[in-house]
Amino acid sequence: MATIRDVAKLAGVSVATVSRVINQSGYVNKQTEDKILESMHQLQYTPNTLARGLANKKTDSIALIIPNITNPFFPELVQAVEDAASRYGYTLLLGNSYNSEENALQYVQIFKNRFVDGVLIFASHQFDSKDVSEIDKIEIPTVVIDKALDNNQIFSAKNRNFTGATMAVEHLQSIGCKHIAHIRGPEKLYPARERFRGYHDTLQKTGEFRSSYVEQGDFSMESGLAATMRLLDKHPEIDGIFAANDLMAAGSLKALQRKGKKVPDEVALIGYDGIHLLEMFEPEISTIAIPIYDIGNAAVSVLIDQINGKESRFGIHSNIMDEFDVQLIQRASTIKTK
Amino acid sequence: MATIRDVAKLAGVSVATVSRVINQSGYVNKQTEDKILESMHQLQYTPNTLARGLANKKTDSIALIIPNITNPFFPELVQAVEDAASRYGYTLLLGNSYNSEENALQYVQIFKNRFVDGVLIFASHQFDSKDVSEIDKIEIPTVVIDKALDNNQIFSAKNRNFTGATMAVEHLQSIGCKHIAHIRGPEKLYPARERFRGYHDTLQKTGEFRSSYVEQGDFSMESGLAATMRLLDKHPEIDGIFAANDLMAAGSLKALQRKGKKVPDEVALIGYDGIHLLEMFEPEISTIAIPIYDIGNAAVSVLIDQINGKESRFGIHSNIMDEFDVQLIQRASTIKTK
DNA sequence: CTGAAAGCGCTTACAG
DNA sequence: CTGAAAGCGCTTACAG
Repeated sequence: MATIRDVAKLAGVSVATVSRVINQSGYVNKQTEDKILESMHQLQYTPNTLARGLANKKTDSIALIIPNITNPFFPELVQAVEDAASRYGYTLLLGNSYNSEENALQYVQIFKNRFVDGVLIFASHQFDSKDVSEIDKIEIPTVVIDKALDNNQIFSAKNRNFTGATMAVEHLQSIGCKHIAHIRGPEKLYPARERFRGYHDTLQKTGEFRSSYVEQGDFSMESGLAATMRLLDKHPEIDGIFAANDLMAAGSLKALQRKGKKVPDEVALIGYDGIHLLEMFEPEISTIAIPIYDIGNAAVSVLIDQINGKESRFGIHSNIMDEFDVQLIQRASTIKTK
Repeated sequence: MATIRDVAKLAGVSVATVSRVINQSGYVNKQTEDKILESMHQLQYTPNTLARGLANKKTDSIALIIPNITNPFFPELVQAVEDAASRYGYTLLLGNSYNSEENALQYVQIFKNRFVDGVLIFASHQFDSKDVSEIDKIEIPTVVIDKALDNNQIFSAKNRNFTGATMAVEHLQSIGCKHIAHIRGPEKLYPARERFRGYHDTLQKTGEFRSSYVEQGDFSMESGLAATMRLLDKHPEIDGIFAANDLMAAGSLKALQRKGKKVPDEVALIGYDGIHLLEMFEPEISTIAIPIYDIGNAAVSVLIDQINGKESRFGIHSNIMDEFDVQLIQRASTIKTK
């Protein structure tokens, strides 16, 4: 592997000059530059980013820590973040925390220690303000994309949970559903609470809210299936289900089909998140789509501002991100055929 | 951020000694060690891996390059590789090549240049021997996990495609299917060819092979759906479908349901790969499971041997990996109810 | 058992 | 416009 010294020797200049052409910094004679470029090419030289990082304190790489790569939401987020990062000239490194805040914190340390200029964390449930201060201590530019916590201190992808839930319920009403059930997420999660509130308030207005139409899930497919089974047993009259996320909606569909309910004519179904998975089913399932792409992009952009010192150098950026509209995506599961 | 120098000063020793306790190398007096440990703790010192890598030429990290994070097969592979890597004390970094061999090669270069000790590449379709020699030139320990290419030079996860396909067809026969169709993958892909061959040879034996029972797909869900539509139009008598991968099986189920075919009683269905996605459907879809976990583990272990110089220092390890048995996973899509 | 010193491959004031 | 030299934070022979 050729080093900057080899290039300098071949070109008959000093390493400083070579460094200048690599970084396009300072002045360098055109002929000298050509000679250096030629030598670099000849030696197939590529700078060692490790050494560069040491000298520079900068590696042009950022890390994204996700809670669970096998949850289909995250690959889609990864894609968005990766696109944005590469547009800014950053390489994206990934870490998978398996839903453990301890692992996530460890990854922040690892990445910080190793090479990255900043880190993006998608908060898993357990993130709380203690963790936030832990991260603060690590002193690396960090942006937490947060679905899980109601904390204004954090750059928060609130994605208008309340509004979206309202849209979902009103959509079910608009296609004629009279008995709308809800499979909610865990009490401790902010989006779950907000989505429930959207459901509750909308039905309350018309006096149709019934607490036994609400079943508890944990955002997993299995819980959506089980919740739907319970709902159907208790309330065979149910003709619409709003699941608080897409994975539970998938489970719900499975339960409905297993029970022989026709979707959407007997029971209409809608999820929340907008992952592509829902297009795989027959019928395809409607959803309230979070603008994952925009969120990923905004998170990267905020992080990079922080890295470049446009914001406080270290710690967690505190910016509310409630600016992205969710969108109703109507598919066959809410298009009545009769 | 504290450096080794700060620790040395606080403990009243030289940096060399501190380095020794960090690396547990050479002898150091117990008292001295305690004093140093104490100082490290007090300063919250963690070694800078960048500097360490520079001095060491080693960072205890490896990279995995996957073709497409949004294909559910890969998150499962990532999980397996990550587990194995962490068991060996390595951190895993991920890169996503979007099915482009150019991107993959670039990632190898980036990772090499930046920090990793070795790289694992899951070959996307386009990998050929030219790419292999490109990688060879980069001179970094590399293991290619290869589904796509019939090349003995490469550590190849052949996963017994032929055997698995035979198992799938025989399974369909054993539950009474008489008209078994196949949705095959692209001609240029080795596993697609092998799976087709397994299908072909098995039916040929009993004289049941009919070429019009074979439809072409490209391993995507959409293609599985379209292929099934064509099959059903041409041959309403079909009562069993073997899809060459799970994604196409998912698409096939969607088509069958759309056409009102009862699965499995009218048409039984089986996929190939063993990703968890297939459990989400109603009915759950049977499959031939590749031992993703074992493959990930073996790939990591081979790579680490290579890093440690137990194998040729650089380039691509040439080891055939055809040692892992595939496994039939029978689910509702092949359990006749009457 | 411990320290001084060179070196890993780069960058960046500072002189010239 | 260019080079010598110090420095980034570590490791590792080499002496002692």
